[in-house]
Amino acid sequence: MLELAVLGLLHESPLHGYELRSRLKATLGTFRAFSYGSLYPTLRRMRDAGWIVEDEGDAEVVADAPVLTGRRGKVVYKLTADGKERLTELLAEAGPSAWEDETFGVHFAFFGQTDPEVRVRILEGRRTRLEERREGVRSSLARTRSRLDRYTLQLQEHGLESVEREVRWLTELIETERRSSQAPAEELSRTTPPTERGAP
Amino acid sequence: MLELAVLGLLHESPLHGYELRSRLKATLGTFRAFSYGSLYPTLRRMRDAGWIVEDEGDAEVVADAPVLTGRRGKVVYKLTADGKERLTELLAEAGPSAWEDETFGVHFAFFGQTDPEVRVRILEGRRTRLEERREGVRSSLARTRSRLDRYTLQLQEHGLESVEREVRWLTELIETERRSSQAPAEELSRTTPPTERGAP
DNA sequence: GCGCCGATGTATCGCGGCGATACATCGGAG
DNA sequence: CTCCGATGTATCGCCGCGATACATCGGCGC
Repeated sequence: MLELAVLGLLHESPLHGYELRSRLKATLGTFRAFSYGSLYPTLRRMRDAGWIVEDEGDAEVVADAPVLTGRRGKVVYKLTADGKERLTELLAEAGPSAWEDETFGVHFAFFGQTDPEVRVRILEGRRTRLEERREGVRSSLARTRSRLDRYTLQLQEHGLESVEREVRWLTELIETERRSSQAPAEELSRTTPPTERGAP
Repeated sequence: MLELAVLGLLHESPLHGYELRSRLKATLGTFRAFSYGSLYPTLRRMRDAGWIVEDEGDAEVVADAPVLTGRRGKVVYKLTADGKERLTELLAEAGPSAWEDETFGVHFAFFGQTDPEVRVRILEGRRTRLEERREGVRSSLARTRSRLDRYTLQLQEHGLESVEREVRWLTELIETERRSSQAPAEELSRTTPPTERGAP
């Protein structure tokens, strides 16, 4: 989980803990935090496993984009060859471990480094997962609606709508992926393709 | 957290572990699971604290609504006087502990047993919390949008929309609460038919 | 010239919760 | 008559969170 996130980020550039954490927040956004309380232990585990190495001393070229501190980093983490391999391995996974609640967001965040076919399979797996949940909630709601307290009902319905929204989102993403893989790499990198929804 | 949920459920009627878990799922819906791995330890803690007692043997009158097994429950948990007090205490809390991510859903689920004023304060606190987060995401997005990978961006925007949706939902709820507290207890309980408990 | 503050930076601890797992019993379908 | 899925109780290891503790640096006001 965090492991994948760290590998993915370090693959872009070496970072030290603090920046790693900032990137985590910026990348995963609303979806997950990842406090130091899990970051540092994970880093240690990964170091022991040999996926990353700690580089002390100069961190002169740490940051590329904004002003940022730049110099004076203490411990800079970077990927090893084994780490890259491990990352590839994790990014290739297209099973439940990639589309469960906690994991999906992280996998999605690194779709840019993921094989297109795997992307689609993960998106579909996720959607199926959510459709199952949706049906569960729906039938539970149908069975118990009358017995439910006003607020409980409200909560249920809000949850149901959230899931429905998520499913719609995924469907759109899947369609986009499909279109991209059909068309050769032309106008793909547009953030939102202006192309019409396509005649069915 | 789980503690509040358990107290809230047991306040309605005594239950055993398995049913407690089902209700938890039905009540909290999509929002949270609460596996046995946390339920049983919590029950033990609560028993040790004196909020609940274990009742073994007959569970004849456990369930009221559906057919259900009814008889043969093994360990039935019920609230003590202290437990009721503790519940009241928890339901009266209107601070951050009531509107953070993990807690809000549970508090909301038991709004039916919560003081109207507290309800509004929690809803507002929650909304403020989410508005802060929304602004955070927005500015982060504004700063980094151009540098962001296609998928990361997608994730950010989806997250942002989720938060916005949540805020809208809360605003609606708050308005409803306000209207209800102005009007005397007349047509408040639209969702649940007024006092139909025994006349089908 | 100095002190304070917020951002940067590294790190640990306790604990709440999850998923997996292990059993055991019961009613009903085949 | 047997097997299966629902009911039922319970534990274990791991993950991640929030709080907390420090330490340094640059810039701000005074």
